[in-house]
Amino acid sequence: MSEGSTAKRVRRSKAEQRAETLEQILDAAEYLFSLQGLHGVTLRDVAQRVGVHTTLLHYYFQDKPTLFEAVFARRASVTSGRRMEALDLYAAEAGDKPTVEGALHVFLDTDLDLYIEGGEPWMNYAAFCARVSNTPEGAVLMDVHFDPVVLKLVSILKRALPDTPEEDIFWGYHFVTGALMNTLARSGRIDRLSGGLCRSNDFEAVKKRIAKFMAAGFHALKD
Amino acid sequence: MSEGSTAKRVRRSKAEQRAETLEQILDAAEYLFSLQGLHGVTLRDVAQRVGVHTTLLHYYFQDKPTLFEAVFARRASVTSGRRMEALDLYAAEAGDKPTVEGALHVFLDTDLDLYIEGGEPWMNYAAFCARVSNTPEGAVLMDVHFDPVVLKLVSILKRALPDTPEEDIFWGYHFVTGALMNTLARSGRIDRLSGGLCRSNDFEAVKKRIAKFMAAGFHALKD
DNA sequence: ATTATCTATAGATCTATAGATAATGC
DNA sequence: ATTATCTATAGATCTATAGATAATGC
Repeated sequence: MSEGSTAKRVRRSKAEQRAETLEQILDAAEYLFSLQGLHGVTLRDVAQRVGVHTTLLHYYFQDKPTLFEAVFARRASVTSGRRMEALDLYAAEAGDKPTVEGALHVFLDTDLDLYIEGGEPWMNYAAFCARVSNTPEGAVLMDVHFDPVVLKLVSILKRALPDTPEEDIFWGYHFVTGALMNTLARSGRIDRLSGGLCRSNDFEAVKKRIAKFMAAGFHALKD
Repeated sequence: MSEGSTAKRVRRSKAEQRAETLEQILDAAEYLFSLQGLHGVTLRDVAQRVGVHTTLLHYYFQDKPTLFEAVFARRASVTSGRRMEALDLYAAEAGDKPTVEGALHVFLDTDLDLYIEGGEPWMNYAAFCARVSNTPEGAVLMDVHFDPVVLKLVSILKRALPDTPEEDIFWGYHFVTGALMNTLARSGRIDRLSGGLCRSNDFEAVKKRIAKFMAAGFHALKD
């Protein structure tokens, strides 16, 4: 016996096994939390989806909130890191002539590309994040993981809009992130509202429009 | 005994008593649901906040989801109706020359004014709605209660932007509602991000900027 | 008489812990 | 020997129903 034909009991090292199980748990939790939120999902739901016993979740995670935060943190560092790099690169390239649209393209497209290219797990994470962002406790998680990138974006926007009051720039960002989160949520509402003309999961369509749309908004605030 | 001095046991008719208790239950549920969502709130939490026994909630409402929908519906008709009227009036006044900014001002300001003038209960409802809008099941409630107003707005925007593809107008609305919902959510994030420069509950500040900002966005989509 | 409110309780979960078992690791 | 996984279970809730009590209504 051992590996091969049955394809079921491939012998894995403990480290591998641990890593695989952890990822499966996080994927399942991510999916379920994205639909029902922290309180709408039981550890049993998650365990069943993975096909393990509930108590195993306690072996890997202290409790439910800890699991929730782990789901948030896993991909937050990826998107935050990528966007930070991309913004740094853009700031260097643009020198003292950055544009609002340029900065927004980098900030938004880099994020949207992750979901577009990342398949189902990343799409689940998108909805998970949107849900988190909308609540008082969730917003604190956003602070912890995303403040640096957002403040980086804001600093570039300030240079692109030297005559715009700082307050306006923050409100502009508030609008941008609202539009982005509404996209990530994929509630299905725009599909039905538009009679099928637009689709919630068509992030390409959003990517094509959002930076230009929002950049014009920032410029309009000056007037 | 009876009315007066103690101010506690004012004699009320059954109809009054029913109406008062119902409103108290809805207010308490609205507040709690706005913070924790359907699954994060127990009927006991609601009952305790009202100061009645849990089972009384079952006397007035069939079950928890029914209570949740009642909370949603109570004020939805108010804001939907008001905005519908205001949009009809605007459409009549503007004749065949409506503007994007004009229509958005009516649609958004009429809503924001309700929260600004309605005090705490309306502010709780705002957060409640934002939370609902962000989820697949919640979005269906939005459809039921808000499709008519939104489609009215869209029809005016179409006349204001005859050369813009319908698809773009729907995506534009998607961005607008995202920004609005992010406002209604009052997550506190913009407060901390801006170092106190902006405040989540400053709906006046949003009202001052959002229509102009979004109108410019719509116009930019044509280019 | 009717309706608002409370008492008592069944039945179902849910979280989290203690301790057993079955794998992998040297 | 160590670590991954499961069994058994305590203790706490939570929803929802049945039936009692205390008000208001004529």
